[in-house]
Amino acid sequence: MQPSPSKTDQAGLKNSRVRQKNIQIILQAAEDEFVASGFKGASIRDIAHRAGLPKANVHYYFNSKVELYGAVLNHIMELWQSVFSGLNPDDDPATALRQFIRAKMKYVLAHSNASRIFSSEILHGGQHIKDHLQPFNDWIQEKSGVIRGWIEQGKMKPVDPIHLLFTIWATTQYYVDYGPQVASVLGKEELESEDVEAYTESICQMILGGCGINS
Amino acid sequence: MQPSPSKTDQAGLKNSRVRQKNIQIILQAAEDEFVASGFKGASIRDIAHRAGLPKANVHYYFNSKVELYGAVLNHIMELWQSVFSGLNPDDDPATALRQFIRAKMKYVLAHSNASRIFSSEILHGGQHIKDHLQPFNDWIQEKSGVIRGWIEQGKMKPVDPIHLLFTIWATTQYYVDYGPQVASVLGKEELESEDVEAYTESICQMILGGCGINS
DNA sequence: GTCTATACTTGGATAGAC
DNA sequence: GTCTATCCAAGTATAGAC
Repeated sequence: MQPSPSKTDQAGLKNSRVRQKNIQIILQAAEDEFVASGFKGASIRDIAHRAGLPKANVHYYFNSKVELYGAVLNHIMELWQSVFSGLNPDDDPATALRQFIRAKMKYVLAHSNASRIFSSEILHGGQHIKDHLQPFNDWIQEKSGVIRGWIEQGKMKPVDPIHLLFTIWATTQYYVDYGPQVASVLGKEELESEDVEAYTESICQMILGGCGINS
Repeated sequence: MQPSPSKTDQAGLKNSRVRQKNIQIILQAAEDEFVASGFKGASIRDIAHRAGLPKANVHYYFNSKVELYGAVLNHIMELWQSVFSGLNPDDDPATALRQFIRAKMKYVLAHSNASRIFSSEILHGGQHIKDHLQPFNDWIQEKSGVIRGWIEQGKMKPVDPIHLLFTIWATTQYYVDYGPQVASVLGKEELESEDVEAYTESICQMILGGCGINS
């Protein structure tokens, strides 16, 4: 239920701007809180605190915790969809896969909170996201077809296309989701851009090697 | 703080048996609850309900939620440590890596709850587990040395050993943690043993291929 | 050792003043 | 559109009867 527009155009515009700004602040705060505590563990109180707003203000923009979580997940799913257009039939497999791995890696690093919330949601049963997963499944089916085509044309070794996509997804996701552990193993406080570069290159080497298309 | 033993040997033994049994039941219920809701989202009330015990009974055995969670994490870490003795200097890399991937896969499937709680804990910052990660880091360092040795002996292509171990860890973990999504993509309700076998074989093929030691 | 009753805190959500 | 005050449910933890 949205609040009714203000009475004057001027006020309407101003309120609209305030509204957009507040919604963005709340969504950002909610992301941080959901990352830290998971859906059930997150509290509106802490989200409001992170946003620097009173609790009731959060409820004013989002009627319930589920609705707010849904908005965060929606935002995340939109981000995913906007990213992956790579892997097309006429591409060279080695180039296309390498570019795709780099794009996915760049994406999860740029949106690490989104990436973690997505993982957490799936990990805890995916009840709030299962209705949004269809575009994903469609995307995987489509790209599997492309990879299958490459294999039939003898451009790469026969590898199960879906498992290949899972492997790329898993290895890139892992770097962000398990970031603290990875850093701990490398003996660092935080991961740096050289680490990212080295890891990305290793993944490319292994996956392309596994497909028999190592440059 | 443990309750004092009972006054008689007979009662002591009986209570001890009851005690062990109840602790096991509670730990099992706690695992299920932590998987479903994460640490902060889990409630003692629901854990007690899953265990078929009154709330206060859980508090009798575990003074606080943090202590109970710690016990669950301890149990999980002990399980990890007991598993991975593979990857030794004199092994054939292809055989050893293949066996290791299979062992890890078998392990996460047999202990999927443990696997998910571990992932969830790392994902949400790892505050409760960071003191337990040292044996892990040591293990990775040790096995990295073994892999480095294989590379120096020309037994496999030069691949960053730590990244190789991460890749194996990530791909096997993924299959369990993202189980529902994987199943959804494959158009199934639940994953079956053939799916596991096929996925494991694909991972082996890709990773061994990436190391230039495909059989 | 077990469990009911309860103290105290936090969380989600709303009413209503401004 | 904003925010204080408040309701009520759920949460952790404990006291104390049995």
